[in-house]
Amino acid sequence: MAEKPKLETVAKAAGVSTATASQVMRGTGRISDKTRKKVLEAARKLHYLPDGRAASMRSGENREIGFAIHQIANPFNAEVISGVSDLLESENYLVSILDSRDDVDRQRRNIEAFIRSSRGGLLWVPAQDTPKDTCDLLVAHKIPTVTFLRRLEAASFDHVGIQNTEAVETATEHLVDLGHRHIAYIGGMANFGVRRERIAGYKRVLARHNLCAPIVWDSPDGKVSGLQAMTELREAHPEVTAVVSNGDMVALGACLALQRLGLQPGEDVSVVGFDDVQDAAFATPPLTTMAVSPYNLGRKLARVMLDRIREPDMPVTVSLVPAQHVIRDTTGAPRMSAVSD
Amino acid sequence: MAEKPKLETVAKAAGVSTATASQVMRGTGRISDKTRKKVLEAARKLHYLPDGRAASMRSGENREIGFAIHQIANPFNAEVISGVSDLLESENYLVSILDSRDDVDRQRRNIEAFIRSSRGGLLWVPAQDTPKDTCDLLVAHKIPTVTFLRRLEAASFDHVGIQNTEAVETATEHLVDLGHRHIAYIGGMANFGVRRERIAGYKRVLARHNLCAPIVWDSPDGKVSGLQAMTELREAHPEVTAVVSNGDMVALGACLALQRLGLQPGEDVSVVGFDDVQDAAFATPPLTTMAVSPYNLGRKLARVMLDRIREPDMPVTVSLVPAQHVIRDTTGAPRMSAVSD
DNA sequence: TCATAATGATATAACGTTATATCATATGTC
DNA sequence: GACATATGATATAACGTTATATCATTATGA
Repeated sequence: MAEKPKLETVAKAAGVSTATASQVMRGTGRISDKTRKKVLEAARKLHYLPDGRAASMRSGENREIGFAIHQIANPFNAEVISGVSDLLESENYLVSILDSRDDVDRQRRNIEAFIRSSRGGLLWVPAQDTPKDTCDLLVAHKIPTVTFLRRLEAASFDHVGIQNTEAVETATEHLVDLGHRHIAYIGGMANFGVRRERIAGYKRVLARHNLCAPIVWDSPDGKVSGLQAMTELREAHPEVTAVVSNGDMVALGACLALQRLGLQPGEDVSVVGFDDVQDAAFATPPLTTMAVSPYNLGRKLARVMLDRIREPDMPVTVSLVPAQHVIRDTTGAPRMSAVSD
Repeated sequence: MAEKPKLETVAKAAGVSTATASQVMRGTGRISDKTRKKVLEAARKLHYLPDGRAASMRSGENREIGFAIHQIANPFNAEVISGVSDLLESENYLVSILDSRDDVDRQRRNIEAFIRSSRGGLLWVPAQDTPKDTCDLLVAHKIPTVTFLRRLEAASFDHVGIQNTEAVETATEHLVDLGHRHIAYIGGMANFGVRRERIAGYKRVLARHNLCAPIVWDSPDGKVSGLQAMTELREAHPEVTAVVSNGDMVALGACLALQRLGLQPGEDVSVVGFDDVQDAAFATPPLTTMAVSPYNLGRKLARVMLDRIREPDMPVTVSLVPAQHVIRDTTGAPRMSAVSD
């Protein structure tokens, strides 16, 4: 087995200088067809691939983008990643994913290692309670950074997100239109970013219609947590006839809980989700939800990163895309007995 | 905003040479406490992080591991990634994930870019129909490589996988014990690797008991596909009373299909899955399945990589871990009317 | 024909680290 | 006090590329 080939190996095999070989590999400079062929042939034979570390160090370019995310086992995020990769790969970037699992220490380690490796840019869903010094690190090292979904106040990075407040307003308003008067909000933990925005939309509608005091029920993400949360909520607030959920998985869990209690989602209690994950349409009954296209969101995110790389001094941009109301079977008018307030 | 700090910047600020600064940063050599403190203080103030490209190029070390995987939006794989990361991070490695989406071209691009960036090693679930030259590339560049789940015949890499044949034998044998005589296999596409091994186990049991000819029903992964596959299978082979599934998601979809047809999983038709994803235990009815602990599998995988890095000339290892039979409610004795063959 | 320009190839110096060898100075021994 | 040894710091040459400047040729124009 031969030694790992370097440019010099290729150059020698082709009988040219490394400078020439380099130019051929990158398609720059003035090179005759004859030598070009010789070099390419030698490179092919030797399985030569340039060493990105050396190239990047010398040229100052780096076509690798990192995507630091809080959760990868999540169909929504996976679709986002597909959108990001498709666009960036078409521009010859490599996307690699860093999984922080919403842990600020792991995130810190990941980001430090990321900076050390001097990649081209960072797409970032910040972990909950991300401290300011993690941001400072990125700023100090001038890493092109675009935050996604969760906006940070500590630093001014480009941002791509969802119109959360408006979306939940739409969802809640729809429940009010159907005649619901006791509407609760379930799912999510703590008053962090995305959830705060969504709850703001929920509260705004309640206030606008002079409805009951807001009922907000915490719960981690996931179907099982949703099941538990709904069961508890039902116990504590039997008067509630409609539930706005922080995410589809929790909403699906909530539907499951209702069914176990002998209630029919969409008839006895209405449930509306957020995201429109694949399961939402295939659940029984199919889930009403606020849909955003994660794939397109991913492409948008990638586009912003490319713009930032091309124009480092461009003013910071914030793009918030709207969600669409998808009405399926888990929302309906409340039963008569419950309408009276 | 200061320029991006390099070792020289730190050294100057601390009033020492770059050689000294370098030694302090890495904790090597003989350095007095006084200068050590000076240097560390300067580094802290400047937000200094060493440039991994330069360090790695000079030292020949690289503490970044890539994990090229075919599917990230998959709770099983996500758990594997957690196991891998936890172990490798405890040894100061950074894990980054490359998503091939089971596309050999994307995989090829990813791996080429990976090699160019000269990272430390590659954990790899090869895409279906991975061509030999992709393997050759890794071999030619001497990248420490460990394949996972899907074993390649084209090259001899270290491998960590599951005892697929044995596991499906156990599952099928259990159905036979319950009295089933017409057992089908559903899920998975094409006769590739993992699935071939599993089907081998299924067929072996049928042959051992002189049962009906094997019925193998293709279907992509996912709940929706499973629903469709089961519906079709039921149409084509109404005599089937038990189904061995290539994965839990397909199995869950199959249960859904049965329920839509007015049949009770575990009573009218038995279903057994594979993986034991989180949903399996919480489905109605809870799914019988073959469980492997993805987290531990991930740790095992990481362990093999560390061994390979430490001992590059170690003979190739293949580790196959057993799956555990988790009997829940989707398997049971067939109804009397169906027992007669 | 001579000057000028275009063409094709190359020598060389960076990029930011780390490994090695080297060099002062301080400490210890007899 | 002379010599050996330990301690602390440094100069320097790599690592594998690419950007820049340079240098022969060959082609072009008047």
